[in-house]
Amino acid sequence: MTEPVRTRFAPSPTGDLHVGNVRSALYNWAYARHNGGAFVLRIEDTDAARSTEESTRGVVEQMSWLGLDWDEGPGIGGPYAPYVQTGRLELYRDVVALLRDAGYAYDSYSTDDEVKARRAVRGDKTQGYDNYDRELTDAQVGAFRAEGRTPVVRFRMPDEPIVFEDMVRGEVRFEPGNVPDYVLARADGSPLYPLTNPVDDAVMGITHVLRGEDLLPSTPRQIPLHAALRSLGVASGPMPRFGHLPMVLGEGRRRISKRNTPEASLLQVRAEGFLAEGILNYLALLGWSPGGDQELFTLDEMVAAFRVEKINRNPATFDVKKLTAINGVKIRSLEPGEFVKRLLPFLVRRGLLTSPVSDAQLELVAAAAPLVQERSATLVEAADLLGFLLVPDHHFAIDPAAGAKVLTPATAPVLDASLAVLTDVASWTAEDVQEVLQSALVDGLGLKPRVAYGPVRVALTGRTVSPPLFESIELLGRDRTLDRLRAARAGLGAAPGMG
RNA sequence: GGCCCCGUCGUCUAGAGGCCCAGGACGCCGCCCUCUCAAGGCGGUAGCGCCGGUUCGAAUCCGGUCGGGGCUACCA
Repeated sequence: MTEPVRTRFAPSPTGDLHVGNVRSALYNWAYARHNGGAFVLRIEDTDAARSTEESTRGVVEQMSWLGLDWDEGPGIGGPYAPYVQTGRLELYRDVVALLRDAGYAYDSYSTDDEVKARRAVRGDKTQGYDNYDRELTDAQVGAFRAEGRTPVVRFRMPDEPIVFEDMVRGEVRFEPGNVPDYVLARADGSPLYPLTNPVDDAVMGITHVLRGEDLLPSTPRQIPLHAALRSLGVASGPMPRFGHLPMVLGEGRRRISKRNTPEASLLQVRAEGFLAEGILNYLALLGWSPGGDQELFTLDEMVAAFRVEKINRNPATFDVKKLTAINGVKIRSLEPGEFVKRLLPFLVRRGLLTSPVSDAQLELVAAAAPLVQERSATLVEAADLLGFLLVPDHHFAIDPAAGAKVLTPATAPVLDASLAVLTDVASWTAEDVQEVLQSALVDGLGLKPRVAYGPVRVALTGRTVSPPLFESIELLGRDRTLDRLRAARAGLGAAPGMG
């Protein structure tokens, strides 16, 4: 009962992680942390065709970025190293030999077509392997070999029901005959997932496995395999407990794909400026809840509250809108300095800052950051809002739609009046700027505030939406402010765009 | 087709027989605040798939039905 908990996240390094993977990682990580256990990261790269060393590094990088730290695995090693399956090939080969010698597994020569043909003859519509090669005679084997066939190795499924207590679903039962003998190793001897995954779980002493529901049907294959491994002395610990997480669905309740749910890619949401805190908090909610009405929490709070019994059984749809809302909360709760730190790469990426950021630039960003932090749901949004302030002057341009809508010839008096008072304003502070503009435009010209400030905003920021105007003017500085007002004034009547 | 899983607002969920003619959040719609946009405040919209049964009483238990999803590879 008090065995130390050991969980793992075992992705295959194909492409990048998607939200379903990340949630599995998060739950396993949280379960281990909640119980003071160990979290293992293992790379399942036995499919050489789809795995690259680069994507393995990618998995490691993304896990680090998320802040889901592992106690054993790539980069830090551990008592069961290596934690990359291509480094464990001899183990799998030995295990296959052991299984075969003990009669738990056997050579199988049937081709797909032969299986289908047999089923057709029987009028059997069932799909999948038919266990034909279980009791081949020496003569048959000899004949196959004479043909040059090389066999795959299949596990012999026991002839009894397989029943297990799923941590999230309760008792799940598979009757004998519904799970065909499956392939452990290819004809060329290379091991397959149905072998490597349970073997490593057994050898590494994994106690709890939380994984997607898509793997539920593979569980009845793992259980007898684990028992066989134990009888052979390969595994010593108890059978892992399994918990199958509800699927994470994409747009329209369909399986997630790059096409229907591009935001399901971790790389993608990162590029869009979502924070690890936001992604993790949102994903935690997809299939789990602490109970009650709480939805926002830190990682530590989640760990403290995480209990498997609270995991849901029904599939969940990934919703970017809610992710965005939660991310906004996380952005606002960042320390100002931290916010700037996370924002910087996004500003550099869009050419608003030069790569080694100068002190002056840093100071400007730091001064402007609070203005955008409270009105951005993503870092990309924040970077957008800061564009007018950081863009090199010769690249500043007014959005054509905004110009056409707001900078009409009728607004010439507004720009003229603004130029006049801003040229003379004594101290260049948001307060004084507001005071002179208000008296000139609102009091002087008798305009409603929104009508008065609209043209000024577009002239200075190029857009109808911007950080607060007076603070923006202060940060822009007198010279740039006056230049942009003059340019906008000069452009009235003609095409409003510039340089 | 076979096997397995699932079914509360559009979405994520709370709910473990009376506290629920169902609560929260996101979204959406109004209003307030307001130099734009956000944030914030207030209000609104919308749901227990269906049919039986058990029970004094069911979103909660049972059966069926319909619907959705997963697996059915010498991928993982």
